[in-house]
Formats: sequence, C-alpha cells, structure tokens
Amino acid sequence: MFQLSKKSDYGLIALKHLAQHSGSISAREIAMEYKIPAPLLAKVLQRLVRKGLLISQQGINGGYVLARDPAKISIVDVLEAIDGPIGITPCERGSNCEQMERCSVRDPLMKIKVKVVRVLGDTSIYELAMN
Amino acid sequence: MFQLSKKSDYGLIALKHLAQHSGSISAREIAMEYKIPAPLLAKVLQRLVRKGLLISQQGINGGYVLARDPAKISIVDVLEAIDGPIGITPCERGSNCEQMERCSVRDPLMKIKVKVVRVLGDTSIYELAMN
DNA sequence: AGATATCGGACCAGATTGGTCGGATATTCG
DNA sequence: CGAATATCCGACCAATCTGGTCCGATATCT
Repeated sequence: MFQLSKKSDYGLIALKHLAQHSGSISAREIAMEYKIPAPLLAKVLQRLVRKGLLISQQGINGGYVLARDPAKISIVDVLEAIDGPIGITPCERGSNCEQMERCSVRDPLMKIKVKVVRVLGDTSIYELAMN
Repeated sequence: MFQLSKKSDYGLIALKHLAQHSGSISAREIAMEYKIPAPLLAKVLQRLVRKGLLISQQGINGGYVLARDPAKISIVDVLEAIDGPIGITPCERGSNCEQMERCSVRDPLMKIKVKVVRVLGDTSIYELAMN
C-alpha cells in the first residue's frame, strides 16, 4: 500500500490546528477537539518536539507551540519526524532484502521517490491551514 | 510510513523482466532469477492477470506475457492492481475513521494524492526497463 | 494419460502499528 | 512549600496487515 500512518495524520491535524490558533495549546485539548486518543496524540507531539518542529511548555498552563513559521514546515518534515525517513522501497527500511544485488528496479524507484518527496516538500503547514 | 509493499516490488521486477525478454515466461523462472518465493510471485502475477496487465498461458510451456505495450503500463496501474486503489489517507481505506466530519486535513491531502499519483502515472514499465 | 503450468482460495506466522499505562519531571498557583 | 496539571519517556498490550505457504482444481502440451 501507499498510505501515511494514522500517527502522521494526527500530527498533521495537530500542526494545522496550532497554525490556526495562537498561544500554547495542550495535547488533551487538541485530542478532544478532533476525537483523537489523547495519550497517543501526546506521543506524536513529543516526537515533533524532539525533531524541533514544536516547542513544549510543561506545567499547569503548558502545551505546545510551533517552533517556527508554519510556512517553513513542510509535509515531509512532519512525516519524517513521526515515522522516520521516507522510504519508497522495502529495502530502504532495514528489511534485509534478498534481492539487493539482483534488484533491477531500485534505481528507477529512487528517482520516483525524489519526485514524490518533492511533492510532499512543496506543501507547507501554512498552506494546509489556509485550505 | 510511506512505502510500497513487497508484493508491488515483486510485481514491478517481474513486469520489467517481461518487458526486457520476449516470449512466455513462467513464474518460477522469474522467481529463481530474482530469488523471490515462487508461490508468492505467482499470486502477485495472478492479480496482474485479473486486472488485465498480463496474459497467462496454462499448460506445460505456459507462462506470462505482457498484455499490452509496456509504454502503456504505468507504475500506478501496477500498484493498484496488486494492492488496491491508492489511498494516501487512512480514511480512504475502509478504516472507520472517527475524525471524518472533524477532519481538517482530508481535502488538502487529496490534492497531494493527485500529485503523487501523477508522478507514479508518469513512469511506465517501458521506462523502467530502459534504466 | 501424464507432466507441468496457471488458477484461486484458505491458511499461518511474524512484523508493524494503533493504542494504553505508569512513573518521572517541570511549572504554576494557592 | 505543596498540590495540581502539564509534558516527558519508556515499556507494554492488542489488533491489524502483510509476507509467505499449502492444497486442490483446471488447462495444455507431449
């Protein structure tokens, strides 16, 4: 298949929300708004913090804020922060591919990957928030 | 994640091979050549037959042949034949998405999907076989 | 008739992912 | 200072998905 994970989906929803509302917003607040399991969303947001896309504030009025201009956060940034580097081919993701030396489609697929990543990189959270 | 399944990978390898060699070729032959589990490859090829991308020949000298000009078979055709219609978002693939009405990223993601599909549709098996 | 190929479904096991839980730390407020 | 509330972080469980296998049936050529 060729689909983004629910975690990535949640991450995009949250980032769009943060781009549309100013101030620090807690994970639970966003989770309730979109009916996302709160602990799961929290974990997703934590990964975004670790990758420098979000800034977290602990304490009683804590929450999350975008770390930079939403126009400078692309979809790829989010996907890679949550699910790890994008890999079109199975062999790109650790799975010990038996074909390796015989594989005749890896190189062409890499070129396609570059194009796909470009598509994903061309859209920012800002544009997401405007649509 | 954002990766094509091994089955799709196998399918592309097989189609490329068929585009490069003329005549009817058996699943087992291709499987041995690329060290792919034979029964699995057979199943993959069956799906391609059902979708009209391949023509199968039963019997003792049977095997598979491309159903049409490799330049007229795109990567999307193959992926959709093997893994079903491409769905970027989780909600596109039957998973009963709780967000549905609340979901704020579905429409923008659809536009991205169109672009991705276009990228995949722009490359044909013929081009795959030339690289 | 027999050998070899696809066909087609059911079936199993391992990996991945969605989702949960609990303790630790930081921050604000009474 | 202590209680409340938030993030943090890892371990953990359960369900789904996928890679892979098996078996009987059918078709075709020798």
